[in-house]
Amino acid sequence: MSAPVFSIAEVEQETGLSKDQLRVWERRYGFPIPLRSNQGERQYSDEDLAKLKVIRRLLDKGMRPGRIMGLPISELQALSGGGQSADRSAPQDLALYLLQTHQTVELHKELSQTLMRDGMFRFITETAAPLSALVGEAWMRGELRIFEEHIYTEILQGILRSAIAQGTGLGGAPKVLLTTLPSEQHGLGMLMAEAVCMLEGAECVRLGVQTPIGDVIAAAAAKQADIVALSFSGNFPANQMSDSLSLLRGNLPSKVGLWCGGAGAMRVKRIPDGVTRISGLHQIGPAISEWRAAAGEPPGLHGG
Amino acid sequence: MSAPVFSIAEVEQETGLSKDQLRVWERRYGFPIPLRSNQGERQYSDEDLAKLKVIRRLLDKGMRPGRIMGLPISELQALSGGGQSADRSAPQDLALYLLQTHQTVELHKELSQTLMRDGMFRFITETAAPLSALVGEAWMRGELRIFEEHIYTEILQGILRSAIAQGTGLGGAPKVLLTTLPSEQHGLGMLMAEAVCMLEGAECVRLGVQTPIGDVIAAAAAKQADIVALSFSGNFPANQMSDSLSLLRGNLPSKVGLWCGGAGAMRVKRIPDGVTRISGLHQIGPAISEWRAAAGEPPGLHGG
DNA sequence: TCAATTGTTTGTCCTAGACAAAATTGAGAA
DNA sequence: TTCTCAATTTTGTCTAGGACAAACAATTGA
Repeated sequence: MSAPVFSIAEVEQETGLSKDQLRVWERRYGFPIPLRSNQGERQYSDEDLAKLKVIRRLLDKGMRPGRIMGLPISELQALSGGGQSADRSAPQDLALYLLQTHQTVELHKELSQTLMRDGMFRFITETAAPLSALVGEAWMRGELRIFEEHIYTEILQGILRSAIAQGTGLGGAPKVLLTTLPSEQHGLGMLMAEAVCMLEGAECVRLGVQTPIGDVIAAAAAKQADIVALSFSGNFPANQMSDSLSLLRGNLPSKVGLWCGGAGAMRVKRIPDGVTRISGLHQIGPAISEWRAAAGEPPGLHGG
Repeated sequence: MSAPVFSIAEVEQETGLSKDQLRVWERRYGFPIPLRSNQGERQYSDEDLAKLKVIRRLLDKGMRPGRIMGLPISELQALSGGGQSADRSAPQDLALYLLQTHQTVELHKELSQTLMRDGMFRFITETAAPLSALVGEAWMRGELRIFEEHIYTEILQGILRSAIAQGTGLGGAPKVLLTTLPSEQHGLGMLMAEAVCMLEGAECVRLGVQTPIGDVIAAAAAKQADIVALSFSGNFPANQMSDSLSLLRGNLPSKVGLWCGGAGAMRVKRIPDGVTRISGLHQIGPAISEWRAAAGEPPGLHGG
């Protein structure tokens, strides 16, 4: 019975850390120092892999390699679980509990019923959005595995999509084009934004996730969009954001609005001129009303 | 006005060829030899990228680098386009036309009506799957922009998901867990497979795309899955596939089946022992029947 | 004709150095 | 004190060849 070993390629795959990163960490920080095969190839252990996964989480949270690399795994885990947020309400706790105990059918039912009871807008702002944040935090703390987050995403996506599908084709001006940029693969925020836009009577075109900037521009022209709306999750690289937004703003016709929202959009200090920052789902309605006023459109029936 | 240049990381991302591969090709075959930046970094041109994409396709078809690397792009394209598939039927041409002219509402209507008329199984095997292949090819040939492919994906995804949602919770054995591995972000194949599994009376758990191998294993245990089914699209790195499947097979209980399907799964010559290759959507039904026979389960009502 | 052996091709790993972008620190001004 | 700007450190990704094993092609022998 031999302990399992992992090649550098496997570790890259499992942790998302690049081979270069793993090699240079070994040189600089003295961790991880794997055994070597007869051919001199690195053989990482189970423990290496476990520790690297925690480290990866901490890096995503903003810690820096040099600070945490020397700590024992117990301390890393303590750091990882440190910042418990205390403002959790009961229904969200129930949802998280259902997810953790893999009662997915019940979770689906629970969420669907909440949608029925509260209506779409309340469901999204009071249940879906906070719960998604909670799920993200729980994953960060290591209380939730990635596959559990995936299951959650699938369930909520299903509910949102079928709700959205019922209202498709009914909207009028403005025409909003929704997508995320290439390094952003989380589409839940975009779906929630679309649902809210739809409720406000706007027409939506969803491009899916990870659309290259050139294609966003082309799509805006082809679809004659009035507004391009981008969704940024919390771990979108902050520096890339300003650059991408500037580039996009420079290449879009000036009469086309450019909106950005999501946790990632809130983190950066300043956003480029000509870009509107939507600081939350509640901001979407006013922003659309404002656009309509500026465009001389009559306010939608939903406007307040 | 300067011509666009691509870094080695961008070329890796765009073509799926590894950085090592690009560097060693330059050394061995003298192509591609990109310009260098002031810091000596490789700057690939538009033409390099285009040629590399064709080469990538030819490699996938079984050609070897040494043979084709020296040829001019015109000849490469001749080699590549030689086997133009001619079995396009009128409705698929119509769908592609609607997509290219951005008549998305009409496309949605057309697809929905086809689903109604033909039923789910025929819709998937005769419309959705061939059309998706067609869209992929058209994108490869540059006839379709990425955002148009994204729109297509969103529309079909919406139709499939709402169809699937109606049958959720009705299935029995076997329990099938569907997902894709981290370098695979195309989820349409997985959705089509899920729909067919559902029609066969199986219970499905969808994990979404890009699940790390460790999490696939954990999910299979947590969900007590009978079968883990992975979907691989045409541009999944071929070498990575065997490794990943072996790793997965080694860490899953032997009583849990491991299936793989999709264009990517057909490309590799040999798949590891203990892994079942599903050579098409039509194979799913027989495979499930076979599983039921082996497990001593009664055949489903749909079986036959 | 088929199986076994030999040679060639090809992808990935290795080391170790360099550099720029990002994050941090420190100094000086409002 | 708080803010801004410059200097410094940290960190990721690039570079160059060399090495080797697995996959493939060609050759030999039965």
